[in-house]
Amino acid sequence: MQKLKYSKQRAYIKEYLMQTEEHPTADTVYLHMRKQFPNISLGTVYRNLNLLADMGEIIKITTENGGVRFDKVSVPHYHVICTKCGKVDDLMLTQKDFDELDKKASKSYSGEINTHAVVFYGVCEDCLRVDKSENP
Amino acid sequence: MQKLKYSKQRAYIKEYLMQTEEHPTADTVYLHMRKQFPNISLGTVYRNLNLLADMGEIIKITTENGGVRFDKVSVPHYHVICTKCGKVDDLMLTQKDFDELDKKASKSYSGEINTHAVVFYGVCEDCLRVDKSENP
DNA sequence: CTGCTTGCAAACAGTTTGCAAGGGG
DNA sequence: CCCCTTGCAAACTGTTTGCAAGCAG
Repeated sequence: MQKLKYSKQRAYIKEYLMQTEEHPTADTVYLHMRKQFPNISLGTVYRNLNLLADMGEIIKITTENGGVRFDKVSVPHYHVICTKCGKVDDLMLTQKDFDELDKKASKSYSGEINTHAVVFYGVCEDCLRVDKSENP
Repeated sequence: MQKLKYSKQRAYIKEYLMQTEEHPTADTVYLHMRKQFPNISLGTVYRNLNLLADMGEIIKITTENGGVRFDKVSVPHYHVICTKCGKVDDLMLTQKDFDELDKKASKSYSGEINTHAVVFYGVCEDCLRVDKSENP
């Protein structure tokens, strides 16, 4: 592992991710960065997002429809992807539920289970509301 | 929804997926198809995999490292991705475990939960064996 | 100074799409 | 016959990479 040198860009990317409640795509991060660093390049954004993810300082979320999204590290939690609008919401379950799933899985698997990711699919509150007003 | 016309290619793609225990990528399917249809094009493979997935006759699995893989439809089950070799294994849990997770999630989410996908990360039996022989 | 980091542009991988020719209903 | 499906190649999207210049240590 190489040692990392400080960079304004990387610091700001991390700061943005830590502070936002969204789960932005690389492109969203890029757009946001340009407000502060008008000349920043997409390549730099990708490089830093990957560096931060490798260091475990942020999380990569791979969604079904292809896109990758990024999230701050925090309490273990799951994600709900809205099948209407694609938004990613957080969903908290207890640590117990979390561990239990790995334990159950280990019992029926011949290899070793280290962790897991759960993605729920559903319809977010906002889209539910729209649905209702369109088909009353 | 348009009506589908029979095609040898699509039938064979489905047959292959139904019968294999692997979770092939689009490219793997393509390579396999060429044995039977030497002139088949990648485009056709993609078109048919997507058609089959849209009709719900096969399943798309999105893995972390970017690739999409395909699986036959069968009893609800989960997947284990080996972090060493990238292989995707099946993992059976009970229907009860399956439903329970959605129910738990619904309780702490404001929208609607329809289904979920769980991906476990671990090390498959084969890689465990290699690990052991390299670091005894 | 040294070499990690940047902006830029070109390269890439995986997937989709427009088109004319082919074939099922 | 009609129009869905195919093979082919080009287009696209999201991501990575090579390079020379810039800047932190």
